[in-house]
Amino acid sequence: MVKVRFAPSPTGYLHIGGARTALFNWLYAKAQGGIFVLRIEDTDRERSRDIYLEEILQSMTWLGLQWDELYKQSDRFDIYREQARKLVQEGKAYEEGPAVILTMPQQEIKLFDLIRGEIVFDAALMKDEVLLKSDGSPTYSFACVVDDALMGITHVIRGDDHISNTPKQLVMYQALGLKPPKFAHLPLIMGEDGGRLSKRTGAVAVTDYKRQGFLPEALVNYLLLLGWSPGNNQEKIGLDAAVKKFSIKQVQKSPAIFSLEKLTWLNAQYIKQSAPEKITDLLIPFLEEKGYLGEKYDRKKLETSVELYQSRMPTLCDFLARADFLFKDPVSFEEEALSRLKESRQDGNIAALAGRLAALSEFSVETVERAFREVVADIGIPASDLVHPVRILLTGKTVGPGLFETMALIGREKTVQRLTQKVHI
RNA sequence: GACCCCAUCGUCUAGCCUGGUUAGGACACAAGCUUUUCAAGCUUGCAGCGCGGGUUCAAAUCCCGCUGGGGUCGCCA
Repeated sequence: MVKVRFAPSPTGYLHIGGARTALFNWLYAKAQGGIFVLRIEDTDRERSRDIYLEEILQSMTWLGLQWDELYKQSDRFDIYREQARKLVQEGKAYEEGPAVILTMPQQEIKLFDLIRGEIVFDAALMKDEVLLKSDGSPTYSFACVVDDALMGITHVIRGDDHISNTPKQLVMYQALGLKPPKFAHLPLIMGEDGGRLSKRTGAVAVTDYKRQGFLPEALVNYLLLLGWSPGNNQEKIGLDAAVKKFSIKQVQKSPAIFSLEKLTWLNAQYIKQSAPEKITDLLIPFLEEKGYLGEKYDRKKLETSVELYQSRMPTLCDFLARADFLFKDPVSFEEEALSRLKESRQDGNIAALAGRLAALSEFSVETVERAFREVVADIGIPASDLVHPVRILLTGKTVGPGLFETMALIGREKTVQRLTQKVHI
């Protein structure tokens, strides 16, 4: 039975690289019908924080990566000490004060990596490895090996940056007389500048992407595309479909640069192709935080608004800025909109339109459009001459969805009110 | 610096294992169509096998070297 683990340390938020490692582990487990272990590596008691632990669990859940088993290394210190003591007794490690240090053998270490093939190291070049620190806590490497072995981990899938750790850990398995798991080292994700992914090059925490209005499906899909391809020129793929196609051997060997642009495009695809009800649900917390939703609001109307903007909101947050006029009164005008309005000189015609709209017995997309067309026909000007200034008056913007849909959404009262408002240019 | 990994359009990638493709797709960019604007959508275009040697009738694909990029070198994880 395949058993894999994702082993974050709660010394910071779950970041994008960690999320991808978790994702590939999860995928492999699901694809093989195995078990996905989440192991919290909190041996550094100084830097570990409960809030980070909570945040990591939340991010994993948000991404849809449910774990089957959960462990904390801080609960297992006795086990590491026991194993270290055994190695000292057998003469494979030595004590230096309270610390325990493993003797490196003079030999060649061969690692067979599932992604890269055989890699050979010379243990003679490696320094003796600390197993237990002076304070009695285990080092990362040692705790990791003991846990992987004792928990029955069959495959260690982790970042490339651990490749040089592997020979030392292989020596530990050898010393402990335990069978090492199979290893697969994933290429790292790089920032847009080609260097290490860092806060400077953009958001790194999964939570940041959530806050910025990305859908978990889009983020997971994008992460999947970094280093793996479903084939058949397919790009949009859900977790379930990916499980069916996933193979660790197909994973790319070279590092990939994280592209916010492509992630945003994928996010737009997911938003556009989702049901309006779903996007509305996701939007509600954002709208509430912004104070855009009152005590009671018209859910149906909100869904209609969302539907109108689904192809116009690459991220959920874009809705907040682009459709703010639906929630704010009076509207706030963009600078560009104001100067265009000034140039249009349609005040008289707009007043005529307002009067016409006010007299409408029914205020719907159809009746509004008919009235509007009649007004411009009477005056004898092209529709667009009036469309643009009207949109600006109603929304404060030069761009937006179809004008008649927008008017119907705003409603008769506010539409007329905004058309007759005094705008100081 | 030592050790290790990697190398297809600007970016993500298919193709590489099992040599023979007009080197395919996507993002971005450009143009056009559509249109009341902006998006979306559709069409088209631009753009790539890092370099040098081999092996072979034939190399993106196999081998070697170089160059370039990345990673590791903590009683951090």
